[in-house]
Amino acid sequence: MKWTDLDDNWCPVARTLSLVGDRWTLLILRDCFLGMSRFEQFVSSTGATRHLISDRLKRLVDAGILEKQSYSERPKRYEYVLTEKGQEFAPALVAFKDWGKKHLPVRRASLG
Amino acid sequence: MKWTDLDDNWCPVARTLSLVGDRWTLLILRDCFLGMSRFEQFVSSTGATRHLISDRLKRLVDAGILEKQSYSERPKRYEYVLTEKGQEFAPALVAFKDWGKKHLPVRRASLG
DNA sequence: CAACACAGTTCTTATTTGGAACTTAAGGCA
DNA sequence: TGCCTTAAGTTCCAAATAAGAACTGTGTTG
Repeated sequence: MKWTDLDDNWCPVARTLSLVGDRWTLLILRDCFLGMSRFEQFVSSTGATRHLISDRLKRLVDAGILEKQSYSERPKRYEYVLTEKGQEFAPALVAFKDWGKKHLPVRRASLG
Repeated sequence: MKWTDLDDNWCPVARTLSLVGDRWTLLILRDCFLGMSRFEQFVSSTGATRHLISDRLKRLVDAGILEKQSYSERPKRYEYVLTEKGQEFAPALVAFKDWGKKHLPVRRASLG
């Protein structure tokens, strides 16, 4: 079974996962909440490939979670901003943040 | 970059995602919160392949989110139950559920 | 004109996943 | 005894997805 097949699952958690249930998508959303909005920012912040970022941004725009807004006419450039639907995803990321802070402390071995 | 490389990221959201940031892992956790605990249950409930379930359960046990408990000696059989660390993941799933309920209503076209 | 920035796209290779079949270890029963 | 069933995995190959690097288009800067 493919994960996109979950989009009409009876369970709202499954439906949500069919949309954002992948590492990079959620990382992009985190970046949006941190105030980022541009392609290059997502690339360097997440460490995902440009290909992936491109694909995930499209998905998020299609889903109405992000909105593509023009911020320059020449050359044509766009940025991605959270819609209200996207804003309302905040509690999930906060839950992830809290859980991570509590249960996955950073190993500082390499920071000497 | 591989997603498991996120495990020592500065961001707690990223660290959390390196562990559970994938569709099937979160679906398994949902099932655990719904009271499921056995391999075959996860297989039929999520629709993921046995291979995937096997892999994800191992990860979750390694991470201390699930605990493998013997429920039969002959034949040897195990079930997977949430640890306290796992229990504390509930708010994240609740956030997913709430968001899904509000923003991704089921299309009932096929239920007529 | 050459170099740079941004936002992608394209290409090839590597990794992950899907799907089905197989394994191991009993238990039921005819 | 032999055959079917259940449970929990493992193994195999083909298909899908991702990684990494290079390339494209469009315009600005020196």
